[in-house]
Amino acid sequence: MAARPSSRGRTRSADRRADLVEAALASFVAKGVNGASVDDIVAAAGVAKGTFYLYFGSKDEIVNAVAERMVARVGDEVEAAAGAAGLDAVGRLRSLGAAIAAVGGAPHEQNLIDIFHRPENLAVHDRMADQVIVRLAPTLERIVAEGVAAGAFLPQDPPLAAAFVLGCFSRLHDVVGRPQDAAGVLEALDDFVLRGLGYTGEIEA
Amino acid sequence: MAARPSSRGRTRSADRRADLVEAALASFVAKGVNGASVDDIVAAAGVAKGTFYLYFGSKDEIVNAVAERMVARVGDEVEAAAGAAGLDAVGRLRSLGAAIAAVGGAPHEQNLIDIFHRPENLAVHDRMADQVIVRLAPTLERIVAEGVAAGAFLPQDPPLAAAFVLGCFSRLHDVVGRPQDAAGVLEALDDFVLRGLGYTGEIEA
Amino acid sequence: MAARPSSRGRTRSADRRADLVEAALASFVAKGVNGASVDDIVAAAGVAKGTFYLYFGSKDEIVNAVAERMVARVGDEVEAAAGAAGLDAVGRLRSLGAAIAAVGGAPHEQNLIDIFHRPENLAVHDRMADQVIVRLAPTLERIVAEGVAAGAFLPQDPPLAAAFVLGCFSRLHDVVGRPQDAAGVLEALDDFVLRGLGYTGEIEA
Amino acid sequence: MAARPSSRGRTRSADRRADLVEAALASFVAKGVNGASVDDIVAAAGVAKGTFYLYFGSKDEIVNAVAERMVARVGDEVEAAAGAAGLDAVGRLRSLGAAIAAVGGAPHEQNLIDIFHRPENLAVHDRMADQVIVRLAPTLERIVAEGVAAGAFLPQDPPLAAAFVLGCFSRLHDVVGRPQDAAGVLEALDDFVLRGLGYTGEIEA
DNA sequence: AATGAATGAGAATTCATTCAT
DNA sequence: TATGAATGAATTCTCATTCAT
Repeated sequence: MAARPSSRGRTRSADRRADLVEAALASFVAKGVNGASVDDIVAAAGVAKGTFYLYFGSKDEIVNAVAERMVARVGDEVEAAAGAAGLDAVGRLRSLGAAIAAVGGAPHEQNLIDIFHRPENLAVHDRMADQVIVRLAPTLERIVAEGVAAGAFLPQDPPLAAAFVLGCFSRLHDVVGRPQDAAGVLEALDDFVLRGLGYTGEIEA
Repeated sequence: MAARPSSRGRTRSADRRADLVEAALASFVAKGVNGASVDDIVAAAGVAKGTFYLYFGSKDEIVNAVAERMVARVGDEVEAAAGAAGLDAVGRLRSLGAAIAAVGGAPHEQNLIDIFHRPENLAVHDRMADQVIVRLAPTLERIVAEGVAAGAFLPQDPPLAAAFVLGCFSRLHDVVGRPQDAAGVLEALDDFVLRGLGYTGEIEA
Repeated sequence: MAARPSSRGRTRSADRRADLVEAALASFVAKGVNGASVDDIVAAAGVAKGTFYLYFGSKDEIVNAVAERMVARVGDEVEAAAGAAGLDAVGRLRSLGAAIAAVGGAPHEQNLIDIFHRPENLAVHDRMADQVIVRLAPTLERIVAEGVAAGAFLPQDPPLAAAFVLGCFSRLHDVVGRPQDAAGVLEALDDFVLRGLGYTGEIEA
Repeated sequence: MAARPSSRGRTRSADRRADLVEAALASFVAKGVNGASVDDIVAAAGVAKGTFYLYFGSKDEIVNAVAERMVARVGDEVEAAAGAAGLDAVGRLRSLGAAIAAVGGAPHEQNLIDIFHRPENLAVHDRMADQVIVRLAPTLERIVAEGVAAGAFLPQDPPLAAAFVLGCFSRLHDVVGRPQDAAGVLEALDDFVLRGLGYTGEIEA
């Protein structure tokens, strides 16, 4: 009964699925991934429990869907930053770092950070964090390779260098928030990373 | 009271507790932290369920105990490596990095790595990873400060530098296992980290 | 039983709830309130354990539901007796007393008495007894006030008088069952209560 | 270890038992009869769990012991009041009623009233209430018989009359506390009871 | 497609009781 | 006598999943 109205008079399948993912995200933020039951999710989505299993084979499946959606969003943002026209390798790297540092700053990303930092929810956190790394690794490798080719960085194994750089970046959210603030942290990281890659130019922007 | 074991009250309190932690670790490795029930743990420990609650107030409590034990063990090993006599800051850093890279290599540490990498178990993973970071941070800060004082590293904010270095090191376990092997990875990391710190000496050991 | 049974969703919600209350009553009679587990109740009701928690939030909730149902039933019966048309205050009082004395006499009330007198179950007993008192007090107060107004009883504080009368009545079930039987007991109680209220008419009916 | 000191250097068996009953009473008051575990009791008594089972075969046994002790105390007090020299039947009845009304007033009886009125604890409440009734019934029967013999009361069945009188008295604790206060309630009860017994003298004391 | 009542295995936790010392 | 660590059956409650409608 009561076909939920939508902009086109009928809710299409894809929308339903998206509604559920949205509801799941909200529930996870509110109660943690383990703490949120399928009941919570369907209540938040305003559909019946059976409907959930029409779109997802199990709770685990929607957990992955939520993680994927978040990873995709973050990945897109960061890659867009790193791909901005007119930047050389060093610029790309800085831009990418800044974008990672900014993750969670936008209001629509606050959820993501909430989830990232609730100890309860760390199961997803890591699934996501790893996926973000995997997603960004090729981009970083390309930047490193580009910088090496241009003579800006010392020769090195790009996949390894990318891993180390991402490792540095991944600490960002744990140190941002210290008194001296994000800008200083980012600058220090730039120094560290660029020097680490053997950057031979002037480091102070 | 002590000594003389018998079928009842045979083991001293501390041993019982340790037995349970051991059994919990084994159960977590086997089934994941959520997947392992208190029943599993007591079965593995060979005690009755009530006994469990004699030593731990809840399942959560033993999860923390397991994490703490692992953190303490890893922390001790790594700090011992970093504290070896006769080393300068660079040597300490290399030694510490090697120790982190070696974590999980010893047979008695295999469990730890198993737990670290089951996605199921990541809730504990992060509790532990964070604790290890927290535990090692002061050591690293000291090394960095020492290197700066000795003129080996460029001047920098030691806490931040420590965070970045640990970030790099924390990626180690995800790249070790690639064809070229641990030694090469470690060397590349050394280069990256030392350069990142502004090490001005010869980098190739 | 009701319309078109089937293996699932067969019974309407209200029936299910009532079934569970019924089953709980039977279980309480059989094993006492503490002694009867939720498992016993659902077994008696022929539903799954989860179903129980669909209708009641906790075991305590169904204990209250059982007590309420019994109180409501007894209260209705007794009040109906006291409200019979064409009775004056004295007649109402006698009728009410007789109805209280008769509680538990009907086969469907045997359970109630069983529960009332198992020492095990006394926690509920009192919850119920108190509720019955509370439920009947206004009726009794009205009867007393009516009798006072009609000059049949001496002037008095109706709530207090009602409490004393109910106190007398509440002893009924402990003395009924003695050799001389209910009729004699009831008559003696009538004498006592009516005299206590200052009844000035002929006491022997 | 640590033999608890006592006034005679050694705790005698009877004292130990009494200590446990005392501790049980305190625990019951604090947590209710079901809520208080044997662990609570032995902790309060300062003995080991095994010791408990040296003196009591089961938890139920100590529950009864507590009830008995309380009943004995209350019974003694009330009977002493009713047995005061130089009183006639009416005086004895009034004295007994006053004594019942006073139960719980003395500080050392507060516990008793606490227990009486926690719904949790009603299992014992009723065991005790019944025992008090049983204990006091013969005394009351004697008073009634004495009054009948002296011509103060109408002829009646003393056991029944005793039951009704006790029923009235048993309501006392539920109405005391109303604005008009204990004295008024007690007087109204006197009126009611004495009239109920057919007392022909002047009622206002 | 959608519903939601029903399921039932399984979880964590409690606690009266025992018994080797 | 006294101890208290150990026991383990029993209890309440949860929740992912199913399926008749």
